[in-house]
Amino acid sequence: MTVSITDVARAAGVSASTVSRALRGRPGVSEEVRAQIAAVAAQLGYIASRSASSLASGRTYTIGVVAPYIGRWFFGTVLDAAEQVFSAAGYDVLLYNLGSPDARKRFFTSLPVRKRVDAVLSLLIPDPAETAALRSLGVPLAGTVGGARDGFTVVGIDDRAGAESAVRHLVNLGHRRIGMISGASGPLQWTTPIDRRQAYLDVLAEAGIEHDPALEADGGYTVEGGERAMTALLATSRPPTAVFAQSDEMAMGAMRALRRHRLTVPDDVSVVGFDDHELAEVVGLTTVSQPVAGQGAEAARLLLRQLDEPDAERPADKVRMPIRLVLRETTAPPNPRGPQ
Amino acid sequence: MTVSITDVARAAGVSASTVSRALRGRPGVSEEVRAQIAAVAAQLGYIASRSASSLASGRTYTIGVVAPYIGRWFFGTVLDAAEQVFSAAGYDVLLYNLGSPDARKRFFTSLPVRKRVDAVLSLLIPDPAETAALRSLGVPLAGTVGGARDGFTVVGIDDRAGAESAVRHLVNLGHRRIGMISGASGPLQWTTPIDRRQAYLDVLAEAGIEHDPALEADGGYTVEGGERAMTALLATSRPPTAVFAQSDEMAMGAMRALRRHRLTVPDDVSVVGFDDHELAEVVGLTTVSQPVAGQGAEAARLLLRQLDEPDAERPADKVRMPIRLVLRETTAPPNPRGPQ
DNA sequence: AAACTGAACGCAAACGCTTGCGCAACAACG
DNA sequence: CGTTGTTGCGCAAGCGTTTGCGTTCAGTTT
Repeated sequence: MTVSITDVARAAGVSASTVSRALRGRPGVSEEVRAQIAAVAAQLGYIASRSASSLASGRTYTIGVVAPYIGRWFFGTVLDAAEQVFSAAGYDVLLYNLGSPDARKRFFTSLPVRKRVDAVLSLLIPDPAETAALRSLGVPLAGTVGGARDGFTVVGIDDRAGAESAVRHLVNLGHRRIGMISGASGPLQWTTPIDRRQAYLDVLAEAGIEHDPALEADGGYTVEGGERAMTALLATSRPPTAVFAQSDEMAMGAMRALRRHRLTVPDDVSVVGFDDHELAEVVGLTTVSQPVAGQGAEAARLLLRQLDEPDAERPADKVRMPIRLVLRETTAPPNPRGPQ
Repeated sequence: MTVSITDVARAAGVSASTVSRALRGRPGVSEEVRAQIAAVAAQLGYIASRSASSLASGRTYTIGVVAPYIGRWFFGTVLDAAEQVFSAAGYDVLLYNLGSPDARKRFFTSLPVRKRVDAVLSLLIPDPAETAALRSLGVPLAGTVGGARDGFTVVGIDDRAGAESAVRHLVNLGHRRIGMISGASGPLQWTTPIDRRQAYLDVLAEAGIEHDPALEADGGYTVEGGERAMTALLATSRPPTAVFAQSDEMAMGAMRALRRHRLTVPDDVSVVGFDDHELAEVVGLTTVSQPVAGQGAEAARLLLRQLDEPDAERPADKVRMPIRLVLRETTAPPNPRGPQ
């Protein structure tokens, strides 16, 4: 049916071993024979069977990527960038979309990547048991987003610094009542919400502003959650004049809530987000920009490097990408008349 | 190192063949032996090698998914849904992100999925040569989005009907100067822009409105393109009082352009989009909603069905998902004073 | 009681490649 | 002109499964 390596060997008048070596650029084949084999292979349309070659060699030329919600902008963008790097290097990517808890459980118990991948890139934070499962694969591991894990090369950003710049911006504009829309950390050691919150507290303290727990609300990192959180903040006795949302999605939800309350941004309330979502510019959202695609690409590159030089020293187990506060139209000095 | 099928066989006191049959639920194994083997396998942590089993059986239990920009909301969402269906059915997915032309060329020339997948789902429209390449794989094929292709099971929506409902809505509101922001079809037989445009023309004609070519602008299906297109429309001698954007991204770009021109939506200009992007609700965009995730899931299901019953008659080569006009806040009757 | 069933299981041959090793052939050396 | 290297290539043994076929054995049939 399909042409196999022995077909090529026969047609080229050599042995299968020579074809194998020739096509993969291994030494032990003269240049002329190599060229001849390449020509024959091309003419026959020969493509090596991956299963056979990985069975024989142990190498799969495949990377496993596990990610939570790939439909969401952040993860989709990271995945997109990582995939480009992998495929440019000749690797295929096996995608595991672990958004739902049972998909996640299914993955970690049956571990379908075993013996199928040369490395895995994780876009989610595995818990200790999951980490152990991944490590048991015996392949290089890398991840994006915060949360240091043993055996992982992780690339992320300085969440503290980013959040500090956002909150400090609000302080510098003269705001004193600054709310925060955060996301619970949940059961996992996903440190981002914690770090961003700490930065918020630090900046308030450094500005001599007393922290008011009533100004914090949980937005669960979704648009709807952000809307609910903002609504809750507006219902307090003294609503904030500015809010720092830990993600752009939540910021957009907050803006929606404000609009529903007939409040204008930034005249009544300033809003600053985090991420620099592709649509942040569209809605004029001031936010702290992080290189999302950049993180995916960088993590992918680091993984490939580990594959190329397995015993090379790993200089940085944790690389931090730059962040930058992007000023747009949703922040302004507090309105002297106060909200509404 | 890792435990193989012979290890399990030895531990269970049976042959490897029996282990293989037992674990895969094949007949020819008594229930007690099967249970015993299952227990031993679980206890040893045995997981069959995919490469070996697919080499031997020809089955890979893997689906290839080729998609253009997986970072974009639409494709990310489709992919997300499809992946869930596949993985729930025990299939892995090999992802090929073919956004850039050379990634695309690379894919279709080296065809890395050959002998690696049991089926392929295409989220892009392959040109004739690419279609031939895919067909040469000899596996079931399915695709989303319009464009009928031989050998493909395709699921999509009725673009004409959707666009008609959007434009008709504007007409019913009383608009007579209705612009359209479209996207060029490009070299591929991507019929969506064509269909949506035809619907626009049809509705205008049916309403007795003369078509003005100056009211059409190309937005390339991106936010920036939509902004440029709207800017161009506003620069004409008689700007439209309403615009139909062929995608929500372009609609958002248009809204941004309008805001920059200090025009308000919908008082000065009405805007209606297409897709029901996850953020359409956030910006209050009136749009025609299509089941994006639904299309991905449905295409995946149809593919699995073909895999299960290879020679079943395929009742519908082309399935159409329902659409629905969602009224929000960006459309209103024309302002009697006219724009600006 | 002989012959015939299935059912349950083992044997061994694929599947298509990779790779350590061996063996020519030939060049370069003392 | 023997020796020692190189270089280029073929042999054959895997890699871990699946599966067609053969064997055994308990349980029907005549």
